[in-house]
Amino acid sequence: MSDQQPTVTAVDADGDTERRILDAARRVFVRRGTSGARMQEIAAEAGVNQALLHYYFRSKDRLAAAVFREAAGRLLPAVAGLLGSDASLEQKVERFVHLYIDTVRETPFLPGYVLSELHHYPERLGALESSASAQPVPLVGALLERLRVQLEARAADGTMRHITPEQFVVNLLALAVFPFVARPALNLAFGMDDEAFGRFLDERRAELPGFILNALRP
Amino acid sequence: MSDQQPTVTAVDADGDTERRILDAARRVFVRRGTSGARMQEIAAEAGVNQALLHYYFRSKDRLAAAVFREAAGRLLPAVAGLLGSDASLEQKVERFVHLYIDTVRETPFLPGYVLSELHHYPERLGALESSASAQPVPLVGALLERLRVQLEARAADGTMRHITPEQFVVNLLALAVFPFVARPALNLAFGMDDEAFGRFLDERRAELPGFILNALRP
DNA sequence: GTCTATATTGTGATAGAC
DNA sequence: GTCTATCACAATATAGAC
Repeated sequence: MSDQQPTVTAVDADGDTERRILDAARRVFVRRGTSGARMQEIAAEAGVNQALLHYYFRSKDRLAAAVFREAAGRLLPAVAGLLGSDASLEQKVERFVHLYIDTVRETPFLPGYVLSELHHYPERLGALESSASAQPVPLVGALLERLRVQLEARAADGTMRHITPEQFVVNLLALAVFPFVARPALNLAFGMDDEAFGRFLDERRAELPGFILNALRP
Repeated sequence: MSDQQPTVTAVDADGDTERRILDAARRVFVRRGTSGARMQEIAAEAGVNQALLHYYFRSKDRLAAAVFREAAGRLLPAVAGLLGSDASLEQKVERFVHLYIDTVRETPFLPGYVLSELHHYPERLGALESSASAQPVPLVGALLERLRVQLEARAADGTMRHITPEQFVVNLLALAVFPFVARPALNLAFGMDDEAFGRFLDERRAELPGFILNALRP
């Protein structure tokens, strides 16, 4: 709720204190988890004091909601737009993998944060419906129907194995998202440092579309 | 650290207060996240008072470590044992999918908890090495080598497309685990209630092995 | 808008009786 | 082993000066 839009009256060091707080909050929430995050740490990371956080966002919970809204808004609309487009399934698969890996690479822990947040505070999803950038929930129904038509046409003419749009979407998301969500576990289990993980992602970006399309062959 | 093994001196209502505390703690930690969990809520859920939690586990952090050790110990060894066996790749894929979905179904939020915990407290992974049930980390190297041999043989004789064991394992895990990790998001996005999610899993259990093996065809 | 106190509650942990 | 009572401090939130 940016019903808190502060009326400018005085300084505001570089003109966007609110932005700096939001960015700092996102980093801290992602690092510590929402309930593990401390207002003091966020304030320090934003270079301001704790009182200012309340001035702009009223409470920790509202700050968390604002951060979540922005983070989810970064991830979901692009994906929904792509899958709902009228590109061919082959194009969708390849573009999806590339878009997702390229986007998330810059903020690797965002998907884990969003999923974790949805687990612990599912009511936050409500905030997304009124988001300006996109209305994921209402759109999902239409998206699935478009995909269903595409998938069934390809199953009917024998050029693809039958699969429901729900399973298709989950497979796509799973293969693209999971490495990021499980990154700490993979780093440790496979003994990868950050550079090795980067190479792993390069390889994955190149191989995954072929893997998925191969899986869909009849 | 069960160096706290209490010497029996008095009651212990039904002989396993420690067990009840651990179970309650797991439920609460999974529900609220580790730092969101409150000792008071765990005590109430275990039907004891807060002081007893400290009597058995000394501190919240040690309790959290104990819960994590047990939870991770439930998930990892079975998987590692299966993938490291000398079954054929076809058998591994099918058994893995069935084992994983059947096991996790009973405690659907455990994987998300374990992954989240590894993200926020990666040092906890150290606790697993000394676990009696299995030594996942040291074993992973050997496991990957066995898989590599199998996969390369199948690539060499042209019966499977080439893939590294790391990508193979991540694909398997991703497709099996992700629906559970993302369950709240999927429930909301797809408008599924618990029953619909159950049917989704049934379908997935049946279709996924074929999907994966198809993807591996040359 | 931004700061320095400070109020107020929450929360992990301990003391000590039984 | 289990409880009640309480300590000590951490953490969110507010008041009020500038």
